[in-house]
Parts: sequence; C-alpha cells; structure tokens
Amino acid sequence: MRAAVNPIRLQSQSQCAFCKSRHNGLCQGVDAQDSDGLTALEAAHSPVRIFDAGDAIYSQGDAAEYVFNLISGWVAVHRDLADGRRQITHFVLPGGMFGSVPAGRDLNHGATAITNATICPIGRVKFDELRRRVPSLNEQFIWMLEQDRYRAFETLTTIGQGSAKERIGQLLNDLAVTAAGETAIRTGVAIRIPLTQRHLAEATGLTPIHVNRVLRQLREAAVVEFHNGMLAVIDARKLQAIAEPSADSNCVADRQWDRPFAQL
Amino acid sequence: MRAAVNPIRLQSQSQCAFCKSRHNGLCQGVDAQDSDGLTALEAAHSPVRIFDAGDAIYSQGDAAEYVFNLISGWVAVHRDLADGRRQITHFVLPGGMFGSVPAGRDLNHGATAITNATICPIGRVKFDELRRRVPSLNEQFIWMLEQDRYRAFETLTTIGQGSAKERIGQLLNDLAVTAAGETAIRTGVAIRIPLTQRHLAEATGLTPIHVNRVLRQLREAAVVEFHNGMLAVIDARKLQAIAEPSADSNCVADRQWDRPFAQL
DNA sequence: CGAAGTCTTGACAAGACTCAAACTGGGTGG
DNA sequence: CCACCCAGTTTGAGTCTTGTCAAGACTTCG
Repeated sequence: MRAAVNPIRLQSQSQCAFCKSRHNGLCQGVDAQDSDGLTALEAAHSPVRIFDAGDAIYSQGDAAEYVFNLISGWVAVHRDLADGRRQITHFVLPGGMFGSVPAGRDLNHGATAITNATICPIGRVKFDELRRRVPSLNEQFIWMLEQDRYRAFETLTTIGQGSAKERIGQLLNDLAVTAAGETAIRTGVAIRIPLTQRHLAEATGLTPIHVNRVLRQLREAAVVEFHNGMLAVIDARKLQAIAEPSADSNCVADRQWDRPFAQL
Repeated sequence: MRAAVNPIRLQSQSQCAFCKSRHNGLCQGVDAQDSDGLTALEAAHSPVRIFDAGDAIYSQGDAAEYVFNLISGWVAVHRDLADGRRQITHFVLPGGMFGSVPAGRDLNHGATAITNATICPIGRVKFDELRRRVPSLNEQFIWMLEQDRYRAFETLTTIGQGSAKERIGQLLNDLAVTAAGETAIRTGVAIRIPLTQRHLAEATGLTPIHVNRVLRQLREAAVVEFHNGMLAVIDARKLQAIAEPSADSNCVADRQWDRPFAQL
C-alpha cells in the first residue's frame, strides 16, 4: 500500500496562498469575519505540494488520509480496472476539491496531475475537526459534495445514453465553460484544454481512435476544432445543441413506468 | 413547473416511524442521547407521504424544496432527455436519502416510486437548520453524500468501460447485496428485485432487448436467473467475477499518462 | 374477452472497436 | 545540425457488439 501522498516537492512557504486570498475553493468557505476560523484553517492544512504533470497524487486503494484542494493546474480523477481499462470520472480545475470518501473506506479511485499542479492537502481528521468548528467551511464542503453529485448525474446520463458525438460534445462544452469560467461558450473563442485525445477517450468511455474520428466530424461540421490542447469554438450554437439534448426542465415529465411490482 | 411533492396520500400519524426507532436512514444520525436533537428532528419533518408504484415523487426541473428519506419501498432516481431517453442514475432502498442538490439549483433529475413507497420529506430549509444544530445529523448527511459519490464513481466506471454483460452483472450484484443487506452474495439464494428488464436497461444504458439477450446468456451460463422480479443466484462466484473486474486495490497503479501539456 | 405492457426471439443495420500502418511534432543524443 | 525515438494523431479495412425493426407469446387487469 503506497502512501496516500507523493510529496514531490514542497513549496518554500508552508501556507496555501488560496487560503489567504480566499479566491477560490474550500477555503473560500471560511467567513472573512471569522478570524478565529481563518487562523485555525491556516494551522490545519499541510504544506502546499507541487506535482509534475503525470504524477500520481494518490492511487486507487490508498487510505483516505487527506482532502485535497487544487490551487493550480488540472487533475484527473479516475478509476482503474485490473485489466487496464480506465475511466476518468471527472476533471478537477483550480478551486476544486477531491479525495474525500465516506468515513472508514479506502479510496476507490486515483487522482493524477494532468498538468503541473499545486495542491493544498488537509489531513482528513484535522479537516473534519475544523469543519465542525467552522460552520461556513462545513457548508462549503457540503455544497461541493452536492455539486459533485449533481455533475455525476449529468455525466452518467451522457455516458449511458449519449452517442459518441454527444459524449464528446458534452465533455468539451463542459470543460470549456468551466475553464473559461463563464456560463455559456461564445463562438470564435479559443480555450486551453490541456488534454490528449486519450484523456477524452478515457473520460467518455470511447477508444482514442474513435474519439479522433468524432473530432474530425466535429471539425468538418464546423462545430469545434481541438488541436494540441486548444479548443477552438467555431459555432457555439451547434456545440450547445450537441451537448444538451436534455431540456433540463420537466418537458418529459409525463413518461411513466408501469407498476408490475407494486408490493415489495 | 409542478410542485416538488405529489402528496398522494398522507399517513394518519404525522410522525416518521423511522425517526422514532432510528433503525435506518438520515434520522439514524441523531444521537440517542441528544433528546433535544430528537425532538427538533421530530418537529422538523413533514407528515410521512405514501406513493403508489409508478408515481413521480418529484420531476426534473422542480425546485428543490425537500430532502427525502425513504422508509419503505424502492425508488428510482433518473435523468430524462428531451427525446425520451432516460438514465436511471441509481436506485434508492429503504434508509436511503435523495432529493438534495447544491443550494440554489433546481433538481436536475426526477425520482419515481418503483414499488409502493413510504417517504419522509423534510423541508430543505428546515433540514439545513436542523443539521447545523445537531452535529451528528450533519455528519450522517455528509456520510451519505460521500457514499453517493463513492457509488457514482463505480457506476460511472461500469457504464463507461463495461460490456453489456458486465454492466448487468454489476448492477444485479449490487442490488442483490444491498437488498439482502449483506456484504457478499451467496450461491443458491433468491432475492427480490422489483424491477423490469426496462428498468435494468435504463440503469445500464442498454436497450431492453439487449438486456433480455444478456439475461438469457447469464441464465444459460448458469450465473443467475432473473424472472418476474426475483433474482436467483445460481453461482455467486461467477457473478462476482463478472461484476468486479476491478481489483479495487492499486494493482494497476503503474499506468501513467505522458505529459504533453505540463504547463497550463 | 380484449387491452396493455412485458418478455422473447429473429433478421438486419449501424455504431463503435480492433488491428495495422503511416504521419506529425517535440525531445534527445551523437 | 541531423538522426532517431517516442507519443500522439490520423486514416483505412474489417469485425463485433449493440441497436433497430418486427412480430409473436405471456401475464395482468379491467
């Protein structure tokens, strides 16, 4: 069993810049007025760690000793099967949190730095104590967990029901929106998405080869172009149409099942 | 926009039996010693609601006004697309909680009673207040959210990477384990799983026809038989093998990506 | 009894995967 | 400066899993 954290390099200063400026992430959950809470937060987290692109932050099966707050860079959270198949469940962008699992369980997934990444780990036990002491942090944590679940439902729907084109369109659209920090994507913009086609494949449950073919289709249909980690949005409307076959309202609420098994 | 709760029938007593006996679910999170907390919990939740099999508990797009605690019966949580496709993200069994989303968002999924179901709703606002007052309840809530995420990762991996046989095997195995309340399933037992092949299809992202084919394969291979809402486990070992191609340890931790995009 | 829905099966089509090979571009080392 | 290597990307041909269409048998319910 490998240690849960690979401390590749420690940053010279031991404080998490984000907790001080509170621009993003978990630490944002602490009220600015709560100087006591802020001090406690500072005291709680471990020195910031820097990972190189490709480094494992933790591996599937490790004990869950830390909660991680991503300060800069991109991280992939993924689950591996014994025969080599890998599913990327989601990508974490700066401000995101990862690494928490239900108390008493080991990690059922791994996390890998996609780019160089700066990460602020907080010991799980310390974090739980802190969370109980600082209500605003507790709320932020819950919000993030709910957010993850919310997203997971959407991803699950796309992977389960979508065609290859829909899966890739959805993923690219989501990533672009998140990376750009906007609510919708505009025609003509180019956005850095530091992934290979293989990453896209492992996140969508397709083969890299098929991802390539679909990307070509999208290019030939003048929807998006994805080359060398850059996504160029040729036609935002088309992308939107591909990415969101769900009207997200209760437009189809009338669908019902029958009830052969009323009594359990 | 439909109301978030279809109050089909109200049970005569307005108290949730589960909160009193605390055998299961969210209410289990309240310390038995914390009589203040117990009283507050009792006061907080709405009258128990009874749904008939097939009833919508809430619909996609509704406002998230309640958190639901399932007392008896089975519930499907699902996400619908405009063209009629539907993905069941997971099934909720007695003791499970559902209906919470990040603050400020509408529900991105619906919930439907599969069997007749008894459900204890608690207003979201009330619940949040209560949670802040009763730390043990707060912890139970967080544990449940983390549990959901934990499961979602596994489901996502199965749907994304698994063959039809693996998806169905995994689902049946999970349901059997959960329904039987055991950690592993034994050869020879029969377990009630009140689902149609269509439910299985919508949960695995396959067509009902193909589900049928795979079920026949599993029957002919003497793994399981699934008829009329009953799952007969013919060979637990075979089922296990199909359901868990992941060794869940870091057996494959060496797989690495290259790093074409170190700098973000 | 008919109606509706589920389950089952067959024949066929299509989307996605496999295998194989060539091209690209960025590093590395001579 | 060039040759080489490596990983990523691109493309083609063929295969196979899964989806689509169609139709019949069975169950439940009114």
